[in-house]
Amino acid sequence: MATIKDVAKQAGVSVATVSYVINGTRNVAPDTAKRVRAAMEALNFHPNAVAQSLRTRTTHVIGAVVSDISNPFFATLIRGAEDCARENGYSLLICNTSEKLENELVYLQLLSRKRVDGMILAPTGKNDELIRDLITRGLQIVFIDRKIDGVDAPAVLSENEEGAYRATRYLIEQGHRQIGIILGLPHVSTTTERLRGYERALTDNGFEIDRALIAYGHSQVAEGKEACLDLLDGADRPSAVFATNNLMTIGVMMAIHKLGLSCPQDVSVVGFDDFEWAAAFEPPLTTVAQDPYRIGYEAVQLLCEYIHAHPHSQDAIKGEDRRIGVKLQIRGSVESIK
Amino acid sequence: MATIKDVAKQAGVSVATVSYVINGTRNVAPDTAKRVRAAMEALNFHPNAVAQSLRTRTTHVIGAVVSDISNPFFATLIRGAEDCARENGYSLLICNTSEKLENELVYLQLLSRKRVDGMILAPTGKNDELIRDLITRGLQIVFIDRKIDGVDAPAVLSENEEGAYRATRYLIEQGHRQIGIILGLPHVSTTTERLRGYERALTDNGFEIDRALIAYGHSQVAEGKEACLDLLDGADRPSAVFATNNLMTIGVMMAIHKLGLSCPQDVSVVGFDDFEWAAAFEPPLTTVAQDPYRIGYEAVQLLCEYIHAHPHSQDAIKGEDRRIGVKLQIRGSVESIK
DNA sequence: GCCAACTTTCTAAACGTTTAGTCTAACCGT
DNA sequence: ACGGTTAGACTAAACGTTTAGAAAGTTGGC
Repeated sequence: MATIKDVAKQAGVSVATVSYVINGTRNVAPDTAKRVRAAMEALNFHPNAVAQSLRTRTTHVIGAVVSDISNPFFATLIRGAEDCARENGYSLLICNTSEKLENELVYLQLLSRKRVDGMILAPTGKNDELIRDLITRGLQIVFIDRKIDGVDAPAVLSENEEGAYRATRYLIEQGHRQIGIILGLPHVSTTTERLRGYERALTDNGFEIDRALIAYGHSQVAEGKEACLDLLDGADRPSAVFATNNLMTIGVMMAIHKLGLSCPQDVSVVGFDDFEWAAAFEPPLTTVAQDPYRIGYEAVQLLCEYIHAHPHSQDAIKGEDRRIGVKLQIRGSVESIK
Repeated sequence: MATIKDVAKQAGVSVATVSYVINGTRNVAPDTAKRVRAAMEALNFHPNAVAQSLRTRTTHVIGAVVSDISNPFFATLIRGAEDCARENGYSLLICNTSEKLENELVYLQLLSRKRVDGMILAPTGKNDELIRDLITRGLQIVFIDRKIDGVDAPAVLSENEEGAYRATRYLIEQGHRQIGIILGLPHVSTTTERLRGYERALTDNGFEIDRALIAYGHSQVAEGKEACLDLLDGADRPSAVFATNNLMTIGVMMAIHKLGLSCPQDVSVVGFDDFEWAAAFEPPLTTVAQDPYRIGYEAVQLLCEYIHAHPHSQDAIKGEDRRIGVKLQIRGSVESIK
C-alpha cells in the first residue's frame, strides 16, 4: 500500500509538501499541488490513519459501552450516537458488557489503550474507582441512560422519575388502587429513579406504599415474567402492573397470557420504553416513551463539542446532566375501572 | 500518560526490555521482569495501542458495515459479531449505511484508511468496483446477509431460497392459491433468492406465477404497508401474503388492520426473519426464522481464522459461502382454507 | 584458562505521519 | 543595487512502540 513517501517521490517533492496538500495546512503552489494530487491518484494513496493518530494524538474514535446492543433501546441509542459521530468525523467502537462488571472493566481498559477520544458509557454498576481513574488520566466520558453518583462526568438521561410518576398517576386516574411494579437491576440509577417516581405518585395521591407490590425482574424478559407471575399469584392480585423496561414488559405480557388472564380486562399494563412495534401488539401497549436515539445523539454531541473546544485537554469534561423528555404513550393496555 | 520510556527509566532498563516483558517475546531475567512490572504498576502504564498498531501493522479492529443497526436483525447479527470478536481479541467499528451507496463508499474508504484488519459487510448494492479494489489492496472482506455476484469474497448467508420455498409451500399446503409476496430492495441478493424460492414453490406445485401478486416494499415498514395495501386492494385479493423481511411483516400487519380485515381469518401472513417478540403478537406470527447472531458470529470467525493463519497477507480471503439454516416457525398467523 | 554456547540486555532502525524551523529564490520599494 | 519581505519548498525530529542484530556477561567442558 502506497505511503506518503511514495507519493512524494512520484511527485518530486518532499513528504512535508505532500502532507501540506493533504491537510491544506500551508500554502502550496497550485501546480505543485496538482502534481501531488496526480501522484496520489496514480498510486491510489490513502493516508494511514494509524500513523496520523500516533502523531496527532487523536484517533477520531469514540467508544460506546452498553450492556446489550441487541436490546432495541440500546440499538437505537447507538444508531443516534453513530449518526452524530459520523457528522462530526468520528467512528464508534462498540462494546457489549452483558451487564457484567468484569467485562466492563476489560473494555474500559481496552478503550483507554486504544486512546479513543472519548466514550459514552451505560455503567453497569460499581466500577467507580476505575472510571474515576480513567477520568483523571484524561479520558472523556459521558454517561448514557444511567449514571454513577459521585463520579464527575456529565450524563444524558431520560426523565425517569417523571416518566414513572406519570405512568403511575395515569393508572391511579383510571381507578387502579393496587399497582404492582417490576423493577430492573437494583443498583442502577434508572431503577432507583423510576421507583422514586412510582412511590411519589402513590404518596401524592394518599396511598400507602406496599412492599409486596414491588418486584425485581433484573431487566430481562424471563425474569420479568417470573417476577410478574409472583406478583399476580398472590391472594389479592394487583389490577395493574407497571413494568419498568421494554424487555420486562414483554415478560409481563407473557406472564398474563400464561395465567390465562387477559390484558387489559384482568390486568392493566404500562411499560417503560416504547418500541417501534408496541403499537402492533394486541392490545397495543401503553408505555412511557423514551427517545433513545436522542440520548445517543446528544451524548456524542456533548463529547464532540468538548473535544473540539478543548483539544488534548487532560481536564475532564464538565457540564450538568441533560435530561431527555419522556412521553406517556396511551394505547390499549390499560382499562379504566372507575 | 506514561510511555514505555518512562517505565524503562523507572526500572533502569532499556525500552526493548520493557517491550519484551510486556509481550513475552524474549527471555527476561525474573528479577528484571519483576522490576519492570513494578514500574508499570507504579506509573499506571498501559501500552499505546495506536503505536503498537503502527509498528505491527495490525489494528485488531474489524469494521462492520450494515444498513441499520437499529433493525433487530442487524442488531443481533452485530451482537454475535462482537461476541466472536471479543473472544479473539478484536474490536468492532460500526458503520450504518442507511442503504445509501454513497455512505457505503465513504465508510469503505474510512475503514481502509483506518487499516482495519478486516471487515464484515452487508453490501448495499453496486459498489463492486470499489469493493474489488479494496480486496486487491489487501483488505479482508466477508459478506454478511447478502452478497455481490462476481466479487471474490466469502459470504455468510441465510438459506434464503430454501426459507422462501418452505414458507410458500406451507401456504400452499394450507390451501392457499393466491399468494402475494412483498419483496425488499430489488438489487440485493436476499431479495432475488427469496423470490426464487417463492417462484419455485409455486411452479413445483403446478401454479402459474402471477406478476400482479408480486410487490416491492423496499424493506421498510411504511413501504411494506403501502405495497400490501395495493396488493389487498385489487379485485380478487390474495388469501395470503408472504412478507420477505421483518419490517415489512409489521407493515403488512398494519395494512391488514387498516383495511379493517383481520389476520388470519381474512388474510394469512408469513414473515421472513423471526424476532424476539413475534410470539407476543396477536396473532403470534408465523415466520421463517433466521439466525442473525450466528451469521455475525461465523463471519467474524471466518475473518479471525484467516487473519490468524495468514497474518499480513495481501491475498484476499478465500473459501466458499456459508449458509446458515432457517426454520419455519409456525404460530398463528396462517389459516387453513382447505 | 580458554573457547564455545548461551543468556540477558542494549542499540538503533523502522512503522507513516505532522510540523516547527530553516533555506532559497523571487519580488519590491527605494 | 541592496536589504527586507514573502512564498514555497525542504530537513529533521517527534509520536510510542517492536524487533533484528550486536554486545556483554555467564556458564561449562576440556
